[in-house]
Amino acid sequence: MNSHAATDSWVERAEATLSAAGHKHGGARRAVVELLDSQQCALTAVEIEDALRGGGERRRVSRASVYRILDELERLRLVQRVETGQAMVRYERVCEHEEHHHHLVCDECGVVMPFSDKALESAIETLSERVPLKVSEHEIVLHGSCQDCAA
Amino acid sequence: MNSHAATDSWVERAEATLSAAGHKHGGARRAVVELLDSQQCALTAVEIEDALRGGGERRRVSRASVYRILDELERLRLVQRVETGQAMVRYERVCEHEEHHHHLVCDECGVVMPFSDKALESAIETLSERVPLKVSEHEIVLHGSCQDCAA
DNA sequence: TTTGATGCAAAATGTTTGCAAAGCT
DNA sequence: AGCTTTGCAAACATTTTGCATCAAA
Repeated sequence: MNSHAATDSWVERAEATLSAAGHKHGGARRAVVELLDSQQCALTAVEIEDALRGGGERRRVSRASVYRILDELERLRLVQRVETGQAMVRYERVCEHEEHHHHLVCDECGVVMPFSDKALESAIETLSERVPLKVSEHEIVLHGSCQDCAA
Repeated sequence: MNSHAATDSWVERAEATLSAAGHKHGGARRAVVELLDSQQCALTAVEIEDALRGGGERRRVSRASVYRILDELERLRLVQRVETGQAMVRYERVCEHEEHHHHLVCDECGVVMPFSDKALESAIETLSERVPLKVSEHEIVLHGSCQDCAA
């Protein structure tokens, strides 16, 4: 159901990290974690709520809980915020073994796509050292028109 | 009062662009434009409102007008939004002749600083061509701790 | 049984809009 | 005069919080 090897899946790391932080294993949080793990890119709180209401093996989770859970996951660095310049903040899982990626946003239809680029990452690494900030994270968003909208 | 030569100041370009777009020269908009021109980095709507309320040769501008003015300036590409991951969106003037810059955000005290980097810009230019988006803008934000907070 | 997790409703926050009065040209 | 601009207050949308209940350990 997801593309990760069982031995280092993000879900497992998330559950372990949550336990270590003194959390119980609640159903709502498990549902959110599993949903995030199945996604290729960032979701908003409302998208998460809607996806979970959808049914299947998923359970409904209240909006407030979605926000609380995302907040805690972010504090534990299991998810990261993605600011796309749209109304709502997006969240996606942080995978240690995967290639770090950034986002393309179509300002016309709102679609968000991931991309990654080695040269960009090294430029960031290099400049991070000469800047008056102890850099812990970086976020890059390219805006424009997607192929459908530009056509 | 600002660092630009009179002949190509951002204020003048802004006024001209606004006129060309069929706008009258209202006092509130002029005050916002002049304030933005005097800034080195991005401000929030509330910061703009507060700065203008401050007094001096400045006039008070209502919050709604600040948002409306910023919205129009953004549409005309005279200002750009800066998403810092803080609660409020920030806005700053777009200068054609100045070096394009990006932002450093201290997640502890919230201070926002500009930086620029040639290697980074060329990496962005290069990758913009191989990505499934007709890229019109890009935004880069580095998060971390500023020198005061890290100390 | 004790403590954290959750849902609901209300509140807080940032932004937008409707409308009437005022300002440009 | 005829249009845009502005301020005010109300509406809106997203996110957060208070509190009672429920569930995990």
